[in-house]
Amino acid sequence: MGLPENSLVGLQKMNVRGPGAAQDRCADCTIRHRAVCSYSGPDELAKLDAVKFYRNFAPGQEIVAAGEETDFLGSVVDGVVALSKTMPDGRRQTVGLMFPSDFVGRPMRPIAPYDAVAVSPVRLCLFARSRFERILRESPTLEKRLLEMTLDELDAARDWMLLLGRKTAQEKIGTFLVILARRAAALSFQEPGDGLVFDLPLTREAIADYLGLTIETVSRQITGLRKAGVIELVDARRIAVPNYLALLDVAGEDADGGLID
Amino acid sequence: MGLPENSLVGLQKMNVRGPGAAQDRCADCTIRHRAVCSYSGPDELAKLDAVKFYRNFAPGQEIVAAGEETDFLGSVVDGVVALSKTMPDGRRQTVGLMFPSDFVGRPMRPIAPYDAVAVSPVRLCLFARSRFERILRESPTLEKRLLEMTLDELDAARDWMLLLGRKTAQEKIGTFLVILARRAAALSFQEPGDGLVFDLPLTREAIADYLGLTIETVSRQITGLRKAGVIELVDARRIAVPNYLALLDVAGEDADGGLID
DNA sequence: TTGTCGCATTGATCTGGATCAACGGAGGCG
DNA sequence: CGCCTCCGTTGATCCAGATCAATGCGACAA
Repeated sequence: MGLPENSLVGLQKMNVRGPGAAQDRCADCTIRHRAVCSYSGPDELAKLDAVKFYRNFAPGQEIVAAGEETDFLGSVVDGVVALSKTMPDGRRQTVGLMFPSDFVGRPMRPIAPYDAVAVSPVRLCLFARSRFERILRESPTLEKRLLEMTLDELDAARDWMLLLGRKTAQEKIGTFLVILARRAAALSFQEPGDGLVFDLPLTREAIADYLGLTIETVSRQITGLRKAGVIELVDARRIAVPNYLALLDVAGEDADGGLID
Repeated sequence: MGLPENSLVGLQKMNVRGPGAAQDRCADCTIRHRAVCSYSGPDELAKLDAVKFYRNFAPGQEIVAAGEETDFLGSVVDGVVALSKTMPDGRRQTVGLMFPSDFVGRPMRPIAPYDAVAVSPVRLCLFARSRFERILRESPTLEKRLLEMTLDELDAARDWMLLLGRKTAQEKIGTFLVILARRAAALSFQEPGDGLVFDLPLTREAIADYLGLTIETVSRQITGLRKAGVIELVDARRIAVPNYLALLDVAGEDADGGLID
């Protein structure tokens, strides 16, 4: 089975390019210093470079389905991937959002435990499972980095458990926006603060699935924060933060946790 | 700081024994084949054996507090440890239950991200952080096993996110009981089925914290399942399962996820 | 232009689980 | 013994967020 080569969901435009597109050399890679390969020296990187390949996915496109055997794993280079679990009656919970440099796929277990869906145009840097696992077996550096990333993911998942189990709808939205604000600030090498503007890479439905809410509640809470002056809506998918401290306050917690860092 | 030697919580009786008690040799250890050391050969095991030590905790006793620096990490030998996060206003979410053979403590990060509390009499097999991390650096087998265990924990955490975000109170209780039933069955080397009896190692409050509910709701739902004939209460802390399929059904999902395996 | 489709907002109503409150039983201890 | 404390159960009420329903609003195709 592996990755669906042409299983487009809905009617989205195809933007899948074959391997051999743009930045093909690991040395030039935008996620080189944060991805699973970030500890790898020249030799190991050469090995990875030789067997890696890229694949692109359109928004809404399924990358893998839960229960399916996956022959590939690798890093998010661009875009956002949502990992979700679905119950037989259709209730869905997103259990992780994967951003550039995050690792997608479960080493040592070929059956995917959850769906992976591109929520924005996504580019993945992939390895055949068997090859990756062989390199992993021989490479302590790669394994060390993977362990580190997995531990960080576990911490993030547990932070999210607190959010899902105990936070109010308003706190959920607040926490989510703080995480996006931090990420946006980090990408432009600054501290998060007033005046920050960032994109909402998800639909209201995807946000609801991530926060354990309904679309209506998401919409109402965002409107509520706007009316309270905590955020401004440039448009439905773009948020400005005139008062970052107020937003932090809405998120609850003091230090506050959230995606890796 | 490290582990609190004598910070008893409440008025529980002390049952802490010093190092050097009962089964001290790794070769005789009850969790030898499932713990973090299960892949270790004789040499490595000897190294671990030389530096390990045991510590016991009474029910309710705090093992580490969130935000505290921990100088020790290791395996649960006996009993159950709850990992929890608490918000400033007191809302609490348990993010993991650690059973015998589970690994407690975060390698490569000395500050504990959550509280660890003994919920039943607990015995830990511990290593000084610095020593453990040095052995880890030199030992691919140990690291490999730790990666495997961490990936399993991550899967379990994500299953729990679905429970917290989307399941009803009844489904939450059902899922929790199924997990305990499976664990009890596995310990007696049989398939879970009708007639199974097992202990509830947690108070109603600890269950509520784990499931994202209140004590009252936990109590009502358990009563509900009893009245529906799905379970029987031998006493408040002991459950019999006359109809395992009905219990599975209450848990929702088909395959159903739950603690490691 | 008009129709349609997907996404988002807003309103009205309902309800599962929280909250507030009382009570019962099992130890432990003076 | 009687008292107290911890734990669990049960009842009455409340409310945050789900559900049901309608409307708005681009983007895109015919």
